[in-house]
Amino acid sequence: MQPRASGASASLMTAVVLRRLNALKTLSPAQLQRLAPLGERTEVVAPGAILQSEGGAPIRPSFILSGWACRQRLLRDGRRQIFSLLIPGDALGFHIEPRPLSRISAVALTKVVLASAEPLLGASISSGPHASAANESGAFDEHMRLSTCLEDGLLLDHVVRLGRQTAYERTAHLLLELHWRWSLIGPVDDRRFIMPLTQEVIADFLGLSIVHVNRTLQQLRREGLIEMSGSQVGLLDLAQLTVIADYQPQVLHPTP
Amino acid sequence: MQPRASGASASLMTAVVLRRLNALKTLSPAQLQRLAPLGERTEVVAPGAILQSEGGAPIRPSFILSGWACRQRLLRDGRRQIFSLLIPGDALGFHIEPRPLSRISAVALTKVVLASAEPLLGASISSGPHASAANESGAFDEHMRLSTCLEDGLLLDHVVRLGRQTAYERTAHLLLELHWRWSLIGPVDDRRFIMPLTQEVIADFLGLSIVHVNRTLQQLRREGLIEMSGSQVGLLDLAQLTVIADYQPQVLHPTP
DNA sequence: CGCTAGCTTGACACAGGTCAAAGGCTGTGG
DNA sequence: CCACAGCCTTTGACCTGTGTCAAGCTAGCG
Repeated sequence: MQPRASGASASLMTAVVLRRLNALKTLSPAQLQRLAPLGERTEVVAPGAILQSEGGAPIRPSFILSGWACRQRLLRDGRRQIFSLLIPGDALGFHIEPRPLSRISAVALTKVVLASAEPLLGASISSGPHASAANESGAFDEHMRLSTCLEDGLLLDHVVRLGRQTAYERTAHLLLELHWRWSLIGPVDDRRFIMPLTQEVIADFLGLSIVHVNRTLQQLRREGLIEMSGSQVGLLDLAQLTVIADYQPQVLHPTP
Repeated sequence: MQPRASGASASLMTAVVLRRLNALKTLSPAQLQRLAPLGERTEVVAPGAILQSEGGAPIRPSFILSGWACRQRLLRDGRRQIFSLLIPGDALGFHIEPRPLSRISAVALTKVVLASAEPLLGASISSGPHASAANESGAFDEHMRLSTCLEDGLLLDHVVRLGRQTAYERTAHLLLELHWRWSLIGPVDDRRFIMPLTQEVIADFLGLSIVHVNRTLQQLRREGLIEMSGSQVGLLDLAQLTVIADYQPQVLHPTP
């Protein structure tokens, strides 16, 4: 799946997290320094593994260094709805407050490498009389707040997709969203990126059947809008896809 | 719409807010006292009025004393998706942090009476050295946090509804949700409550067409599961509706 | 008392689901 | 190095849930 993901050095993989945090809000030198030990404590999780179950113990705060995961809920009869797709750079287990989305069950979709986020939490917790000083010197409250807002914003887009868009529009929208998110964690090479998702996962995310996802992707390919080979996707006509999906990238709210 | 809503005294209407807050977390005597002046500054809004537009100025913190509103987004071509329905007792305009859902456009669906929530904010804002004392004496941070969590939880249910449930299931689910929320703000008399929504609004909430909402409601009536007359709904078979909708009421997380 | 907004109905179209089977890949073990 | 197993993708045939269009109907309201 991830080409030589396991071979990549930890520092190379943590770069993803740095870029992601930096995209939300510029990292200060002090913060960069605090992030140095990030790749030291990592954990590898097998595909299909449950990172967190609904109502169960929350996962420890961590970042995805590589691999994909999702948040999901199952209906009694086995139908599954995926709420969000988690890609490298995304955070998991930050329960700043027990917001419902972060208590939903989370599952690894591929092999996932997690980095513990302990180094970031130190400062946030010690919010004593020197709280503001701690902030200056490297706390990440604001970054995690923005990250939460981003995820919530994506969830709102998801509601619109599911409620008011056709399969064709939904699929285009999803691809644009992933393309945009991918651009947060690194330059996207020629509008191509890796999407190691089975059509079943895409179906459970977009509220469609597997077969119909297959046909919709084919249609997009046939029309020259996208290109797929293996788990690599290429968006050949961003402009038209954007029109089809009525896509508007998330706005990252800076603090007023 | 609301039977003699305009005739009800302000104190009678604010009782709804008290019950709602109290349902989330028991109100202390000090807090009750702080809430006394709640009905003093009210504002009446006409149906269809825009309470807040997406990306526009946020509405001042307030509670709905009577009437219904919704949060929604429009697509370029006019399609509408409603994210949440707001009923009496619900809060609006509490941007504890700029969470995306509270920046979405909000619209009055009926005549709405709002009560300014200024009295509650006083304490929250003055979070100086005596912050904890202020908390004791009447701040409502915890209540508003729980309220936010509740709304987010409902949004997650909404995603499942839209993505993985049939029209029939969605409709049953919505009715159960409203029934449950109604029970937070007062005893529900014989499983009957007021739902002053046009079928168009229900359609835009559930991601269906008006015509299909109409037929689905008829089916539920024909099968003796619900009863409707005017804007009053009666749930005749809670147990079966719950099975049909795979409904599980929200869990209100107390603070650990 | 006519108008308008909302509800209801019927006929029909079509997006999307279901079922079933045939092809790829890829990894694994003989 | 081949063969098998398992998972994914792809295809075709067919079905059905839901949308669309269009026309009455009802009832509150000016």
